[in-house]
Amino acid sequence: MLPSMATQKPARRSECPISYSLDIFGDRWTLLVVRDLALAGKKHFRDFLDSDEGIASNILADRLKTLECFGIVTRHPDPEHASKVIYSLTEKGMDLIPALLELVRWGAKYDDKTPVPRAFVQRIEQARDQMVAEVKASLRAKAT
Amino acid sequence: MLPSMATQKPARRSECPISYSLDIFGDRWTLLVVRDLALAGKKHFRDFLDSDEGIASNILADRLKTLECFGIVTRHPDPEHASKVIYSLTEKGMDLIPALLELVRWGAKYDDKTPVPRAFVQRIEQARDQMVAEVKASLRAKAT
DNA sequence: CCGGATCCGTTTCGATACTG
DNA sequence: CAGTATCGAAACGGATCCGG
Repeated sequence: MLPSMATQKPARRSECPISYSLDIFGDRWTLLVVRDLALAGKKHFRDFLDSDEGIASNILADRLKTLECFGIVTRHPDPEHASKVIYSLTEKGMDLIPALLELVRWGAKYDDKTPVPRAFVQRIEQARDQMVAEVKASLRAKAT
Repeated sequence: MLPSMATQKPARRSECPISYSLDIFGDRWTLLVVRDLALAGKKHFRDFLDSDEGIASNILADRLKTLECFGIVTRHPDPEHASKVIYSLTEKGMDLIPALLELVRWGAKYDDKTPVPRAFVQRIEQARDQMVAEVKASLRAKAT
């Protein structure tokens, strides 16, 4: 019996090579994880577990793995806490920020259950490019 | 036996009132349907069935129903073909166009399997607001 | 404690066949 | 042509356990 891939746990939807770019976000959690990574300052496994909408740990681990596999997220050991891991967005991941902001804006406009500060929405509408740059800059600053 | 809700077919994820706005797009197809409605000129049930990535008819029916339920899509009989139905975006649906364009741009940048004309991407980057207005206008023109 | 894997019942998906 | 019925397959997700 070949030792090759027999025991590997298939990541999700038959490994990384998904053809369609929007397919990556074709599930309930992936987009939320990216959003919280980009806009909510979350970086530890536990951050996502605790809040969000109550994602299960196995699902979270799977999504993070998939995102890493696609080059949207990177994993690093936390230099301050030996047993922690820091998740952060790659450049590819940060390039999703414009789309995320537009979705947040849309959600804030039509979904009253999503509490988004009015000032935040106004900035998206009036100075989006600048805002994108700022969010990116702050993410990069944190990364170093 | 109470005739109340015993025989009702639950639409999807326990009826319309989904709390989280991004939840609506938390599946493989919804976002693609909206995209094709907005940018690919599709309007008949068959249009989505035929191309796209091969969505099953029951899934398509379900997603369209959900989108209608959320006020993103409307259904109208086709005045020219008695047995056809025209699906179109509401204002709420059209308000997703900025987000869609950003996602398309992202996909075009990082996913070489999604063939998007370079000129299209450049317009998104250089004249996005104007482009949004044009797409909306053309959708409204078709609707009347 | 922390990230994450395993188990396993439940829900949802989706290919096919079918109906008005 | 728009949509539904069926039913096996896949994904989800809660509880629990594990190595560091």
